[in-house]
Amino acid sequence: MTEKFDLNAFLPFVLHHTSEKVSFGFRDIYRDRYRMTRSEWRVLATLGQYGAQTATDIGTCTGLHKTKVSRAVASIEARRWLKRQPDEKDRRVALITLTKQGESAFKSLAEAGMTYNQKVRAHLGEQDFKALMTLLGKLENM
Amino acid sequence: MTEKFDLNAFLPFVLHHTSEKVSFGFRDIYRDRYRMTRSEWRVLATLGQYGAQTATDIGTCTGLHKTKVSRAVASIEARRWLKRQPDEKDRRVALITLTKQGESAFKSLAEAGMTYNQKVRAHLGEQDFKALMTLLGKLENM
DNA sequence: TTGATATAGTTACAGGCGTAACTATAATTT
DNA sequence: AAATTATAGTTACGCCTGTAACTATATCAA
Repeated sequence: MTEKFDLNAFLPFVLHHTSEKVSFGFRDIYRDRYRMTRSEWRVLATLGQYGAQTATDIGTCTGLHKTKVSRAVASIEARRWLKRQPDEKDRRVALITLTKQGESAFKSLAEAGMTYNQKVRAHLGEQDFKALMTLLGKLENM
Repeated sequence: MTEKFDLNAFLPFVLHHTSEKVSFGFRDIYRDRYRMTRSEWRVLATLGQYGAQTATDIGTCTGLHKTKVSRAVASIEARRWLKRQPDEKDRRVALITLTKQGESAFKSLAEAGMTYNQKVRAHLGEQDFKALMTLLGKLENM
């Protein structure tokens, strides 16, 4: 028997669709508030959350390709939200740290992010939210 | 009490991350096989699934912005996978139909798509797959 | 030690994308 | 009927992105 193809039962489509919808709700915030791109927001977020990191570390935490990280870091550096400390031992590497301004932007967006996340959480209900996270995790290590 | 921001509990991030992973698994197929973009694949898919449609209809089914639809349609037309029949009644509109070649490409990709979807489904298990679809649906109408 | 290989990060180029402006046609209002 | 407004679809422009090539430094092997 040959099943018929159905876009609305096709996970890559449905998942991407929902993901965009959820992402855009928050993107509006960091875009309107600071004119940031998604990569920039992610870099800011990891630096804020984990503290000083190398570019490679940031890539690992965010899942961003190193060119995206490179450009995002350069762009955030241009607003003076971060500084690079060259590593004495390995001069290919630099440790990246948020400045006061960077910290403050992070705090502002992290606050908004938690509020947004909470909104979604409330919409789904605690149980379903947890279930969703678990299912996504299961997909992650496929 | 002030909760700390955690990227890995932040749904927009997690969802997008998983979505990319799942999408890319299939993208490799239509990209390597036909050098298609995601928009093009979506347009092909709706045309294959629903038959003749206007550009606006395609946008509705796929969630693609009209400029994306326009460009994707033009690009697919260039490979002679679709034809446009101008509407006699309303000359702003054209009905878009797949050619034989378009149909055959659709069949090939739909086949691969169903196989891929099945693989994901098997990984999650039938129950979890259904649960995930339901949860995504719930997010959709937020 | 020197030559080969690996790694950190940047840059160049081409292509896709979003926004807004545009063309053409249709529908509505006056 | 003429003027206004709405709709279908395309195009222009600048920005973001992916790929690959590149620079600089470090590591490994002979």
